[in-house]
Amino acid sequence: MAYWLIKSEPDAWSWDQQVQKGAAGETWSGVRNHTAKLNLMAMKRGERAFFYHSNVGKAIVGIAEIAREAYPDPSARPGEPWVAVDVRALAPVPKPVTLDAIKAQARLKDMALLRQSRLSVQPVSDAQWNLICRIGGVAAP
DNA sequence: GCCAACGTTGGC
DNA sequence: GCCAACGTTGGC
Repeated sequence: MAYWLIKSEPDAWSWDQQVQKGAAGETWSGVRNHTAKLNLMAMKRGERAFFYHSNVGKAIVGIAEIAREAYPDPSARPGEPWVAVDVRALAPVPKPVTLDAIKAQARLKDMALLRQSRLSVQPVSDAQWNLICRIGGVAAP
């Protein structure tokens, strides 16, 4: 089981809005970067992703689940290669893990969030996932 | 194929 | 609002 991190500017699409969508989930579309696209394509149904608020808040605020694997992005123009997945909110992170808190952890210094700050869909290792869950007060599954 | 110009993302 | 990182575009 792989873990992921997906970014959204809360002004555009927030965790609260995601929660409103409930179990039905919502299309995660609009990704226009090839590295991010490859990550979307590697996602499997049932895998988990941190929901990160970029720009405003700058924190991991929730845990989402991949509800549907990659399919052609409905917001792409015909012939473009972009893909979307469906994502649904699973649980909030009781104590949101801020970017500062992540930077403060030596064990998290290799996270893509820090190394490739512009990548909007990125993998998270098991160790990184577990540590962030612990910092965020997420109960063990 | 190289590289300068430009646009976008996202932290500060 | 600025700027660094980085991807894309277009002239050559």
